[in-house]
Amino acid sequence: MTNVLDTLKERGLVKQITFEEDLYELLGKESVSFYIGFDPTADSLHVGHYVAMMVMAHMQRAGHRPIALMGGGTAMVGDPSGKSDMRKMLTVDEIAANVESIKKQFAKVLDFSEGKALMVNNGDWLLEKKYVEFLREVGANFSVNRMLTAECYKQRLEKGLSFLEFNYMIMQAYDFLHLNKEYDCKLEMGGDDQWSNILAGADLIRRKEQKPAFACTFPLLLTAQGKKMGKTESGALWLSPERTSPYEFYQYWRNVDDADVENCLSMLTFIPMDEVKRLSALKDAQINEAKKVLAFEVTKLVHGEDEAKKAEAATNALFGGGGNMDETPSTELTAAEFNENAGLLQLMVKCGLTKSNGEGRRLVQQGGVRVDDEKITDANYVVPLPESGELLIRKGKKVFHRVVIK
RNA sequence: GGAGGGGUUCCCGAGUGGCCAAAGGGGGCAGACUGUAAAUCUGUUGUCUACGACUUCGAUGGUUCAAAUCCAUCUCCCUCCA
Repeated sequence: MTNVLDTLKERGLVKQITFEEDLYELLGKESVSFYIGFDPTADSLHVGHYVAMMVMAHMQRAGHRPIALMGGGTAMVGDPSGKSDMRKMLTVDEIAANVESIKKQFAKVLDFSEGKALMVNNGDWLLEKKYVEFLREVGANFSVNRMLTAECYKQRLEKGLSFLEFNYMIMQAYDFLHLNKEYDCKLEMGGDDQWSNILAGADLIRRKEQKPAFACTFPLLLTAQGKKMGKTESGALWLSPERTSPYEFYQYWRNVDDADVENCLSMLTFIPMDEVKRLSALKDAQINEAKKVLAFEVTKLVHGEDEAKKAEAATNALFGGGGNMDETPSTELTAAEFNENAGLLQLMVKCGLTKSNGEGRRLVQQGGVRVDDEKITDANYVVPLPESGELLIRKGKKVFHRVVIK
């Protein structure tokens, strides 16, 4: 049986490791409990977290036990890593609600049956902790001098770092220690931006418990341009269908840069590596085949096979011509509602295609709008009530929207 | 606590009495070219019942024919000193 570390490395899911040889050996001989922390700062996870979920899934398939840690306690503080500004503080209620909705998303990728994976919330042990007790127990083991040299604080030292945030690292380190005692958790994984926080925890265990503890990070999902992946005009690319529809999600991956195809296939899907290599080696227009596979596979993992098929069908109908349009994003209007908003500009706003009439006006004047495949250039165009009961508005080349009369 | 500097449109950043809906860049959107890619070029980027009108420059009041620009108070941020 292959060592999971080899699998992860092969797929580009390893960035830095401590005591690599020891860890390799450990993972090869026993089932290891490991954890990854997620801060519940929103009610849904996004693509950044998805990489972490894939890592956990690979580990679980190899027989190890993932612990998904919800940062109900640490979210109260806010991680300064990679942020140039201080985060907004969330209320206790907001955090609790976020934890609830995120839990469901994990179940899609991980198997929680029979204790094969655990989910814990660090609020359970951090929030009731006494300050002085904590300082004596944990704080004594940290050197401020060393903490300040950590990469994650460096840029913040120039812009300002509050004492609140400075404590984040210590709290996260304590989490690892706690899980080590409670669940024999020996490894903490995370995005590479978490490296210093993770090290702090592993060091703490080694120092206080005299036991081995490991850290392993995976690279952040970046585009070939070095930008964070998963940004859309409306913000992040979310995993919940309420925030990002499966169709939109599918389209995102269908449209990635050629240069990013290989990375995405290996990091975000379970497709065997030789197939990944074959697909990403395709040239010119052919690489679109690889993008179709990528989009389908990722959508399937996140939203399920049915939704992936629907998204694919909608795409074929729109871009391939003909076919079933049922899955195209749409808005239902009564005939009365339609007549009230029959002006093309109003109709587009009603469908969420544009934010204002002004935006729509520009779009129309620049030739970016088609109604039922007919280019409209008159901003005052009034759309006639369609006899067929529906019509298709197209904004630019890629955005399609159906209007259905109830 | 003391001294100084600052909050401008999605972001960065010009503007210090009328010519300012506000330079420039980034980002976004659209057009051309393409492969639903990238790069490039062009246009556009406050709102509206749109050749005109209305609302914006941290907040509230004031001076003025006229304020993003001047004054007062408040508020938030940054730097230096303690």
